[in-house]
Amino acid sequence: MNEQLLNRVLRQAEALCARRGARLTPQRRRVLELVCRAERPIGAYELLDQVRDGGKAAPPTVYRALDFLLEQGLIHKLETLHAFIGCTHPDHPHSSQFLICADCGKVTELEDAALLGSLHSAAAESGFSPQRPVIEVIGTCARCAHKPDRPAD
Amino acid sequence: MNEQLLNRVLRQAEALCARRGARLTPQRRRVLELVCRAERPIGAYELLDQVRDGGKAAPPTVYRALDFLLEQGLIHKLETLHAFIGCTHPDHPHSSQFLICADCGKVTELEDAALLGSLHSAAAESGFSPQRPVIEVIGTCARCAHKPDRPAD
DNA sequence: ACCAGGAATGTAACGATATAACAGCCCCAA
DNA sequence: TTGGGGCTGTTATATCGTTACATTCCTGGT
Repeated sequence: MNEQLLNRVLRQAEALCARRGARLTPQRRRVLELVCRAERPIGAYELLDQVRDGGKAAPPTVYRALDFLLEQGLIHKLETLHAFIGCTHPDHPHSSQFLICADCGKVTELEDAALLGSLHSAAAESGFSPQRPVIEVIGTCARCAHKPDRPAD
Repeated sequence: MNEQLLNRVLRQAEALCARRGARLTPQRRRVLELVCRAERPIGAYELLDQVRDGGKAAPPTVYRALDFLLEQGLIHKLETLHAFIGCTHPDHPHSSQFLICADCGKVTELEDAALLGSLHSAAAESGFSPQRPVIEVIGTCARCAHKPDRPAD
C-alpha cells in the first residue's frame, strides 16, 4: 500500500471509528498502519516484533488490536496463511474474496457479486444461512504466470 | 458417518490406493476411520488421543497419516477450524465447499459447479490461475435455524 | 534366500499461533 | 470525587504443527 493510499485509509479509519463511537487508540492505529504498510500479509508475531521495536510487548497486545481492527472491518484475516492484510475500502461493510499468489505471496482482494450470489444460492439449497463466508484462492497471479519459471534465483 | 457409509468409504479408499500404488497402511487406515467416525470435524490432537488409546504416539504419527490422506483426497482439512473431516465421495478428485454450522458444528460438503464457475470467472478477470480454492462458509444450518434459540441448555 | 534402498514409523525436542487470567491504569460521567 | 468501563501490561499456558534423526519394515533385484 503506497503512502497516499495509506493516508487515505488511516483518515477513513479515524472517521469510521469516530462515527461508530469506537476508539482508534494510538496502539490500534499503529498496528493498522503496520499491517497496511506491509506489502504482503503479515503475521501476528511479525507485527509483534515491529510493535516492540526494542521495547517490550506481549502477544495479547497485538491480538487485541487485531481483534478490534477486524471488528471494525479495517483489516482482513487470511485463514489459510494465519496472516492479516489491510482493507483498501473499509468505508462499507463487505465480504471479500482473496486471490493469493503462491509464488510471490501478493494478495488481491475481490468483491465479486456474482460469486457471492452463487454462494448464497448454493447455501440456500441446503437451507443454510451464511454468516461469514471465507473464500481464499491459492494460485498464480498474472505477473508470476508470465515469468519464465523461476528466473535464475 | 454411519457404519454402512463408513464401510463403503474404507473399501473405496483401499481400492483407490491400490490402483494408485499408494500404501494405505494400518496406521493410515486407522486414522481415516477415526476421522470418518467423528460426527464433526476432528482436530489432530484429538485424533492423537484416540490413536494413543493407552499406548504412546507423538504428533508426527497423526500428522503424517493426515498428510497422506489429504494427498489421496480421502479427507479434507477445514482451514477455519484447524480440523479434518472424511470425504464422502473420494472416488473422483474434486474441490469442495463447506457449510459449517456455528451452532451445532456439523459440516456439509458441497460440490457446486455454478459456484466454482463464478470463482474461476472472477479469478480470470484478474488474470489469476486458481490452484486450490478454499471455500468455507460459517453460518447456521437448517436444523439449528428452526430451533427456538437455545432450548433450555 | 539375500541384501540394498526407499518408504514408513518412532521419538524427542522445538516452533508458531493464539488465548486465559489477573492486575493496573486512565478517563469520563454521575 | 469516586466508581465503573474500556484499554493496556504481564505472566503463563493452551493449541496447532514441524524438524531432525534413529529405527523398522517392506519390496524389488539378484
